[in-house]
Amino acid sequence: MATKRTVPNPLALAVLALLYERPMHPYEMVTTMRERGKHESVKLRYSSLYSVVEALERAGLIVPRETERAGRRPERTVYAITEAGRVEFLDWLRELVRVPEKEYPRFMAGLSFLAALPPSEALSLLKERIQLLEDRISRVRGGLAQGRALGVPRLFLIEHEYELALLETEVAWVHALVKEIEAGTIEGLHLWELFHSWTEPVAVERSREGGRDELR
Amino acid sequence: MATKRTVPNPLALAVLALLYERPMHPYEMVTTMRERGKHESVKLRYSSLYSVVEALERAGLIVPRETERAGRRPERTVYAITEAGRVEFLDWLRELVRVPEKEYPRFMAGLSFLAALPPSEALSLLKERIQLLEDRISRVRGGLAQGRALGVPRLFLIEHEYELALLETEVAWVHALVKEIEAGTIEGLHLWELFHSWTEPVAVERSREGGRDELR
DNA sequence: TCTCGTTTAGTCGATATCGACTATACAGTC
DNA sequence: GACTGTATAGTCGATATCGACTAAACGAGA
Repeated sequence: MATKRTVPNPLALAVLALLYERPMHPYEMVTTMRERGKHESVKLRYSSLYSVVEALERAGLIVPRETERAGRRPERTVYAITEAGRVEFLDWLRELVRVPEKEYPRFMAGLSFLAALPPSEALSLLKERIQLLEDRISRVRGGLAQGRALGVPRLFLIEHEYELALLETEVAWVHALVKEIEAGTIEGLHLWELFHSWTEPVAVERSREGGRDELR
Repeated sequence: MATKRTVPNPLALAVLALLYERPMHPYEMVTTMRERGKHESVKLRYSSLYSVVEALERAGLIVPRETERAGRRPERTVYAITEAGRVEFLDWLRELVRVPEKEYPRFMAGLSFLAALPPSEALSLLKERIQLLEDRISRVRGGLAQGRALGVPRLFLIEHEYELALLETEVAWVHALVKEIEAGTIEGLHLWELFHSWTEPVAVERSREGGRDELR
């Protein structure tokens, strides 16, 4: 099981990583993450960033260094990592690399209830998904190519290669599923069709009355 | 982009799915989900369930039907889905099946900062991950086999096949990464080693003093 | 020099989430 | 017939999260 982190949001890991390099103010963290494409691997919201930074400070993992003022811009607090912060960063990172965490992808939730859709509809939705997945794949590929063109070593783009591998697996898997549904080789298909051939119209009828009844 | 759902927790989808079949009280939803293995695809916490059920009721997607009392047990509220609930369920489900959502797997976050660990350590952590992934794979396989043995049609276990495909891709990908690091064919490796060969001992030294300084 | 869009830099409040805690009933067993 | 563990059925408070909103500074063009 994953250790409970003092600041659980993975954005905190990114903040620690950035401050490991050098002190920074929050806004600079955002721009740096964007420049390096790290906002693709760690969810970055402004509001979360500021609360994460506050929490890290409370926990003594980072400390405010100075408050600068560039021109007549509002002042910015520059933060630095502490020794405790370095320890937490490395410990967390090791765990993330070593231990596969149980996750709940949205598509898995969708698949869980796939049988609630009539087979023909499921089929066309899955086909549309393939198209959308391919679009995403080419965008990730594009990002990788651009990074390489800029001379970024592969080591620093490795997470996008991982993402690509997952997306490619998904597209192939969905493709295979589509083929199986079309070929009728998926076990339970007959029941699935039969079920929807009755309940579809009936359910719609009943649900209208039912809806009324239930809402009063 | 994903539509904002009135009750965003995917557990709400599961609740709607269950009530689509028949009215139930919350505790029964938990046991039913467990029996069917749906707690592997949708994160199920007691406390979340109750707040989700409340929110669904406020939104008019479900309604309390009756409060039963089995024996002298505390009373339980049985809920039923409304027409609005059926609409929301199907709409949400269609979207989940059709549109790939951007997600942030923990491992991707870890990989983003892999270079912060010395290569030799990264290597051994990745090797441990392979082992742990294989353990998880055999557990998922076991679950699938058990489901089939109980006569559950594949259609209702499809999400586990998806999970398996992702896990297998990950294990293969990590394996390939390990090989590349070992072979030294990963671009940036030389710099990576060089960097850690200085900064490792220095960083530890400096960070001790540094930590003091920063903490006062 | 006016103004308008963009970049810089955040704040705030409403919700969502989750772990820890509570409490009764029943089944088995000594 | 007392005792204990497990299944049943939740509650509550502390945090976390996120979208919507704010607001100054600056550059470019009219």
